[in-house]
Amino acid sequence: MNPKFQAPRGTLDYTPPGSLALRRLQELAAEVFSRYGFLPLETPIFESTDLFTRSIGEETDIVSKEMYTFPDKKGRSLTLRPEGTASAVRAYLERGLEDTGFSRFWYFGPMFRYERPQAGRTRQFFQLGVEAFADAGPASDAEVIECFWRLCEALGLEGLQVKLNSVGCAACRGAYTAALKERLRGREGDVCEQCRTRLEKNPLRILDCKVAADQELYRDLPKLVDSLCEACAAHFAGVRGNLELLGVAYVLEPRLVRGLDYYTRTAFEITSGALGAQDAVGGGGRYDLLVEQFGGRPTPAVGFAAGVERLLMVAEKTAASLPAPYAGTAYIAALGERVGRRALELARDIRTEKLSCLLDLGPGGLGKKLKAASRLACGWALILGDAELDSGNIAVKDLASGEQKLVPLEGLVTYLKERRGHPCRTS
RNA sequence: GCGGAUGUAGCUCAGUUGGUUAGAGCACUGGAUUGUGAUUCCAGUGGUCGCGGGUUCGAGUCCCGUCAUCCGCCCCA
Repeated sequence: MNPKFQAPRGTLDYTPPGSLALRRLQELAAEVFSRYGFLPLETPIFESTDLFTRSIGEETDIVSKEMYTFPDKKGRSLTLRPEGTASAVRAYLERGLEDTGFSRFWYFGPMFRYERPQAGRTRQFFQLGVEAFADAGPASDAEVIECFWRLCEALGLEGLQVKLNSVGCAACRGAYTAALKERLRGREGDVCEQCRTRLEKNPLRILDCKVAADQELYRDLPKLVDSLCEACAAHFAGVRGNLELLGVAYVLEPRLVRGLDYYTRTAFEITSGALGAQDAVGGGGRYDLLVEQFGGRPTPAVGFAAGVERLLMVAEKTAASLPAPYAGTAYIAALGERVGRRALELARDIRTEKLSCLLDLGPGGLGKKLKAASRLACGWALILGDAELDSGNIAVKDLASGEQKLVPLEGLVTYLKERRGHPCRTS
């Protein structure tokens, strides 16, 4: 088959059973997030281009080369969102959430970055994340990291690592970058081309340069965490103590900087060895200046974002498989014309009791219908033919075990309800 | 934006130095078994060989272009 259309480069279709895994992940995330008081927040998928350029930073890769930017019919420059935090801050201010007492939010939705696709990277991808506003204390940093960690645990993921660092505040970071420049004065010719521009525009980023020669040169530079001002050092110590209290293991990663400009103090990532070159499952940090920068009153904030595709990739490799899509579903095999009306009623009654069923009124014999039910890995087959109808019964077959018994039509729904969650084979 | 690999049936893949009518397994449809599936046996459906151009008597095979996928670099989720 040679389809006339194909999906745009770097996009995915979620088809069963992957589509089901995506939804289940969303439900699980919503459940975990609600334990921490995070409430759902939905923002547009496109925003004014300025919103991103001014928060993420003009010099970042995202803004300088990865955004889907287009003019609308009135010539306004819009951009498909490359991440979620900027929109959350914008909505927080624009809708007056500051004054409502609601300060904790979660989101789950598509993001867009124009990049070369590879393992764990597509142009449209889903992110889920949380943002916690108006709490400057180190407990909220720890709660956010813990929340991310618990979500991974709930997914059954293994082999993950929490990496932690502090990038300080405007004051100590300024002092540190000045010291960096001082130390590297005269050595500009020895570093890679990219680091030369970094030294000019965003000196912190030289720290996570991957060029071996550069790393050698940077090895005895002072660590950012050792240069924090008193307040930032105290905050960082607080975050670490709280993580230990909560039982979330982490490793210090002095070179962890992260690619967005708005981070202050805490920066963290969760990585997995089960992924390819793109090993970050997600990351985040504190952004105490962003709300004020957007015109709000000074409001500290901390959050994280995780890549849904990457969570699912790790889940596929390390977690137990999900139940088959139709594991709890009954397959009604209706045989012959006469039973059609009764079978339709039965389907209605099953669904009224919040159970699932598929109704097969089509032609074909029992063998064919059982085969269909079996192929979809349904939990039960409900066999209704003339004999059953005349005797007021229906044959209920457990497709996993092969056991079959006659159940009175009136008692069918109760019978199924009692066996809801009956273990069925998985895909 | 840069580098490498790959596109043949719904899926996973064979296909010789270019040679006549392109194959297998799985899946699907039908039958053995008019009402008992996930195991067997038999038969069948399914392909403009990613797309476009070129070389040639002849192209799935060689050349050019293009689209897409995978892997890596950069960077990130």
